[in-house]
Amino acid sequence: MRIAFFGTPEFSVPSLDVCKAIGSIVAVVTQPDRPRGRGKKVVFSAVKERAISIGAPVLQPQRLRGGDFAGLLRSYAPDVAVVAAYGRILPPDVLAVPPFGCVNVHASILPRFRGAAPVQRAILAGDRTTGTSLMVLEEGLDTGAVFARATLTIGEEATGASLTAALAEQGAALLAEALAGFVAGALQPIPQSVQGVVLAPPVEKSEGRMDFSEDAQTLERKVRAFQPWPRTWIVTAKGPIQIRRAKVLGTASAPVGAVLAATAEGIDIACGFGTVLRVLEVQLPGGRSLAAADYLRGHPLAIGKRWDLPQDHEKVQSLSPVAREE
RNA sequence: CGCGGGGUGGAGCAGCCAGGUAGCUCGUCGGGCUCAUAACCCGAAGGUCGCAGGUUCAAAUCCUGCCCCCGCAA
Repeated sequence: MRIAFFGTPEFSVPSLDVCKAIGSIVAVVTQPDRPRGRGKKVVFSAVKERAISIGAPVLQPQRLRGGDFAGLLRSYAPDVAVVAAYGRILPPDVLAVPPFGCVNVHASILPRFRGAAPVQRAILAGDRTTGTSLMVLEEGLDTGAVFARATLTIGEEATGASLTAALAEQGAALLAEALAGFVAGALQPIPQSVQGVVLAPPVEKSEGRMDFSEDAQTLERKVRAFQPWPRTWIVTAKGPIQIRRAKVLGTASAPVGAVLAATAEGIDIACGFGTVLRVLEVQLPGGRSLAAADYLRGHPLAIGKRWDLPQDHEKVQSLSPVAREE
């Protein structure tokens, strides 16, 4: 089986490995090298790194439309394409190249959470389970027929990072057991249900700004879902503070944002609807992550007072951690 | 050469801009008070101020180079 692989980040790598194991990789398509990270150095994508180490040809088209990428891909004569978090929508002429079609590894149980951020959206929604779906790509956004799926329990402590990693492994395992069957025609793709369709739009940075008027449970989910990006933070009079870990506590009646207690156990904050959030770990600009107890030593908090600044839409909304001057 | 923050006893911070005895909160150890305590009082130990040079009578502080950590941005 001649496989063309499309993928870019860490999530894609396990699937690439499986493709390598069960077939012959004729080409690996990944996003172009771009300056990234501190110092703005050009860094290869995780998939490119792995492709090089396994000796697979790497293609990094600037764009799939307009030029003749489909023609280039055809010259590699793939039987099937496997797409896992490539980062771009494949145009029809590219989808048409592999005789057996393009298979997508998607990190949710479709049709729930179609789109770019299925993992984060699943955590935010408070779902107890999620999973992986293998589907046949078509023009619509994650609308293709599904021929294999597996479910995964979302643990209480699951973060965007940990769940993404787990689903990457699961997706790869699913490929290992189902790809050959699909190509052989033994696994018939089943159209997605028209009910239960939920979209998972990309996460926006602004979603990470915490608003204590929301209920504690919603906030706690955000803290987990938005690791490692865009993270969750509040803005205080002294600057932004990232909230790295928190848990839902009982209830209390106090003004939103008020500090109810600040002990070695954590910092308890009154949230919306009478809920209480206990902040366990924070991170200051320039610093590493600190347990609440450590943070409090150098930054005493006044009990009863509001911790964060009231939301000031114009200015504060766009404020990111650290980007503050004053 | 993308932008910026940070590295000070075990922990978190202040001191640096306007060089001149190492500060604060907590922890640790000893003692005291108390029915008792994470409370309170008294005392003590513990620091090459990231590393290496330079300027100076004198450097945590000014200058140069390097190492490490962090956020933004992409």
